[in-house]
Amino acid sequence: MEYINQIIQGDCEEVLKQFPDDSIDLIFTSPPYADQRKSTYGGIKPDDYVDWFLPKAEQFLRVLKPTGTFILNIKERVVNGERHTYVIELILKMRKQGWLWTEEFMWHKKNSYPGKWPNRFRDSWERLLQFNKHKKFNMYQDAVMVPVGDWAQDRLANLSETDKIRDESRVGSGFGKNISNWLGRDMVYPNNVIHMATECGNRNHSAAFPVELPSWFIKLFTQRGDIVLDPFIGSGTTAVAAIELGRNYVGIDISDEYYYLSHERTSGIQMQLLEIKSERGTYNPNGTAQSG
Amino acid sequence: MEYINQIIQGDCEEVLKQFPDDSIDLIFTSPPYADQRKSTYGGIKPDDYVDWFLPKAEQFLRVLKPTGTFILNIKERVVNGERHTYVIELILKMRKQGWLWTEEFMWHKKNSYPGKWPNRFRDSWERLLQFNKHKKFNMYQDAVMVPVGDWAQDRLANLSETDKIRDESRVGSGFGKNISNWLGRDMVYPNNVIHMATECGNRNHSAAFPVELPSWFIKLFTQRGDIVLDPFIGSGTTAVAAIELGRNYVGIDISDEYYYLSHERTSGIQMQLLEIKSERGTYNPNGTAQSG
DNA sequence: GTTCCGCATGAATCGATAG
DNA sequence: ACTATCGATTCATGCGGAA
Repeated sequence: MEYINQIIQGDCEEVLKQFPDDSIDLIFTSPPYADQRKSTYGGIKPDDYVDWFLPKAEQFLRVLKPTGTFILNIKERVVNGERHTYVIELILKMRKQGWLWTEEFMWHKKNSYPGKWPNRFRDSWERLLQFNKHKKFNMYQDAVMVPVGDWAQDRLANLSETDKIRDESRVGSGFGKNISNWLGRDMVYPNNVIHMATECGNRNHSAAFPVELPSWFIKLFTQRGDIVLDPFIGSGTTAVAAIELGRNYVGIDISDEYYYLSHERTSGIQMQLLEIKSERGTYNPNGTAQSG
Repeated sequence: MEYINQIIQGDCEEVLKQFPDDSIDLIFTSPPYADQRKSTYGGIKPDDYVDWFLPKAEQFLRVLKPTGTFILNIKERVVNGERHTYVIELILKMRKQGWLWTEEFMWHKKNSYPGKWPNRFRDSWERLLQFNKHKKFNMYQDAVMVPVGDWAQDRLANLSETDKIRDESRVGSGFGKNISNWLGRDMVYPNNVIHMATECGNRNHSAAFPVELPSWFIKLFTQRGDIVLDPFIGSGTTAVAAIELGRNYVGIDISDEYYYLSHERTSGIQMQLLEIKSERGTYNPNGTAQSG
């Protein structure tokens, strides 16, 4: 399994054909959205989107473990004043491929793109479609419990990237800084609505989604040592989340620009973790209640 | 037009056949959800749901004005561990009927029904599908503006406790009380995510939506004097919202129990408004910037 | 060392203009 | 007529510099 913890450059459909069946625990990805403009990266026309995606989904289905989960972050574009139907058509076609459409999580993007139009408001949510191979799949609900009330989510949002990594390694709860504040509070299970802001301030890399988004699903659907695949890795955010949580990752991207960027980011993160390790003796990133 | 401001008992498909073309400004409804158990009110089996709904949708399309809007509150059930596909199939079929699928709003239900399952979290959101007859339709965006985020939050922090309690709509949708009276300026347009709690305290009827939900769409898509139709009026919430905002309503329900309940509610509301009118001289329920 | 304010920056969409 | 490009519109966020 020499592809483990690598960023691979290429078309995920072709690259994955080299992978064995039933070998991935979680696929988390945010493929390029349909776009009218041909020239841009990933510019697939809305009408062609389903046919473009389906053969890739077939490979995802093959390499996923029977207990694994596929989370697809996607949103339909407006075409001629209407929401295009490629996403819901994709759901129907993927079910015919053999996927189970288990759930649809909602990502509420508080800082959505601004703008004003005579006939619509700003689009502030995206779909996180959950697909599975079988009705029984691995789910570690305790790993994503939250305190009663939502005061803590605001806290977390204000931390820097390095702070989060350090504290992740220190307390091993997956919740980040100031874990003492969380102790003694009543914890409850979350629901299927996820509130997170998009990442907009980062100079070096512009990620479409915040690292907390893959983190949440990685904690929910995998344990330490499991393998997380992102076939459209982009700037590497999914891999960063996996590394921080002590999971193995596989990232694929067709763009060499994104390949180098994600490669650089994952290397950087791994360096930071090594430094923490040498500082503190043992490094024990965790995210679940299980002991490694 | 003797059906104006009436609750009508009957199957909306049949009742609406008596209505003229192009006569309704807004259709807002939350039809009975698909249900496995036939015995319950509105228990349509998920597999039969699309065929059950489509002929009704055809009547909706006929009676709606060309500038009008149809808002459909719906959510798919879980069947055999999967989200059923009747909602997305309905969207595709309604487009073939001639509807435009303009937008999908998200209703985030803050206090969703409690419960715990091994393979899913609580369902805390519902779809509000917007359909139109034409690309150009009436939309009064100014009627639903909300206080700007940072500005309002800083001010809110300095308010007294009682003032804070009065503010029900801080999170972003502008539903609660007269926020505009004391925040005044710095209003922004909302987005397509609606935060609202479900109605919990109602004893007579089952889990319904809060009156703020139809209110928001009535303000957004109609002016005073326009006609709002709810073909599955249930306990009458849509009619109550229309009356409060000075719009005309038409309510239809097949259940005589709901017929009497909604009839009673609308009569009560109208009595209250008459009393207010006589007390204050003129009654001017607001919601839009337009003068009636 | 905090807090505060200013500023650039987005998974966007519409309508007009140009080929 | 049909498609490609461009400007205008708009607001939550996180960063950096200043008080």
